[in-house]
Amino acid sequence: MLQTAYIRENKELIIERYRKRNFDGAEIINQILKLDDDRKSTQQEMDAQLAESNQLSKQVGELFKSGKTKEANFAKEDAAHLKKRVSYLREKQENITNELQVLLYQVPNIPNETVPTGNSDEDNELVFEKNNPVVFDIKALPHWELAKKYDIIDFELGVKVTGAGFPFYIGQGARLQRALINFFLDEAHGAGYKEIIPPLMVNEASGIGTGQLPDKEGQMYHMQVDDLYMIPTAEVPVTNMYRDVIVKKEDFPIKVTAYTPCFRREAGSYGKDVRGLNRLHQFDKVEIVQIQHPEKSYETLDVMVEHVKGLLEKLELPYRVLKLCGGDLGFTSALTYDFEVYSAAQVKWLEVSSVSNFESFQANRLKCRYKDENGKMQLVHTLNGSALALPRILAALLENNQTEQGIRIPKALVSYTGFDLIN
RNA sequence: GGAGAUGUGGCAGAGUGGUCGAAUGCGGUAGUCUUGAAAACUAUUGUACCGUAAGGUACCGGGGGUUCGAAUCCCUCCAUCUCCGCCA
Repeated sequence: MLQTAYIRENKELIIERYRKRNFDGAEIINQILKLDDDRKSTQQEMDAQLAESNQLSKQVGELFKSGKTKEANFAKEDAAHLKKRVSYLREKQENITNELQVLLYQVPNIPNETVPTGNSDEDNELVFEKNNPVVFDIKALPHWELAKKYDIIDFELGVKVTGAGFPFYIGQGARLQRALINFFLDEAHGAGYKEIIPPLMVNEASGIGTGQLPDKEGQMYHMQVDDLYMIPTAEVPVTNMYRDVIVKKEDFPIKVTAYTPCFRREAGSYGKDVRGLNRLHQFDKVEIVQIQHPEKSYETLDVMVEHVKGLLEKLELPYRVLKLCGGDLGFTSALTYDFEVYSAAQVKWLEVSSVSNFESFQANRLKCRYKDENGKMQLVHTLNGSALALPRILAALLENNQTEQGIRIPKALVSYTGFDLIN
């Protein structure tokens, strides 16, 4: 969420930058500014009436004390009259504030100036590519067939027990999954991230804090009995740790990591993109989150990108890094790098990580702030990234490393799995 | 799940209808003293909104109500503690 004061001061720049997203912001921005004007003038009027009413109430008390009952009763009547006006204004103010809130929720983050203009993923900018060509001496099988062949993932069983998108990992498949989680967590720990095990369900306030609510409500599983939401990513509970928190300057940067299962309804997706591990309702992910001083957040973004690169290098996977164009950029993000690994049998790139700088967009909703040199409260910058999401990594590992003997486990993982071949 | 108690500023802790944004203590900041430090003393020390400013308004767990006036009374929700029950 953008701050209205910032919108007021940077109106033209914001509208200009929104062009990168193909978003015409002029109208909504003007509406916001107008509503904010209304808000201010109503507030002023209400404050004045309240001041008068407070004054009167004080007098009533004094008059009663000094025994001037008659005058006191007159004053009481005046006050009661004022009260009606105040309650009208209060209601008006509430409506304006709500309307303003709704509009502010609809306004996306401002893309960083380096974000390429564009409509779709075709306009994303390739910033890095590492190709270690995959050579097969056998016919390449997609991972869902490999999963069956080696009995390491059972999709049908998941359908029976829960539904589509909830696979069972079995035997070496389960152990490989656990190995990846431990590997990612150890790498994050080595990079200075504090490890967290957060709740897997969050309340409404947390959903709003990171921007899933109110808009993307349909993407989360909602436990209506207790009004709790299953987390779609660890970002939600972990970032919300810092909701309503004043960060001390010397605590920058705050670095936390968490492994969690993630739950997504993925309403509306179907077809071949959801085959096998490509898109699940429940999947595992290790997330890294940083809270940083605004001046250093882009530096930090680069460091996080390097961290994720390092993971993919160690896993020996062909991968590429894309800078997302405005049209592909998430609602809350100012700049995002996507990581994709090449999946040899599907012959396509699969997104496995997304590393973003949200600048103060999330912090504004979260009210996560620090005191600057002048003692003024300022919003922090938040960043996060997947490091990494497991299913597509697993898919690529299976497809790229298949041999006649079985599936080769990358060296970096062997100490975690305890085996170097799935067969 | 049942019964009871509690929820006040960074912390501790007063305040049970008016002059209370809130005593007091601790902590924080600045200063005096000191070669320096400690101690002592003095001042200052919440957040948000409006306003060039002076100043005004709101906030005493959240929400609602009573009243001219609520930290204080009522309703409701949430959290914590104690006891009982249940349980990995």
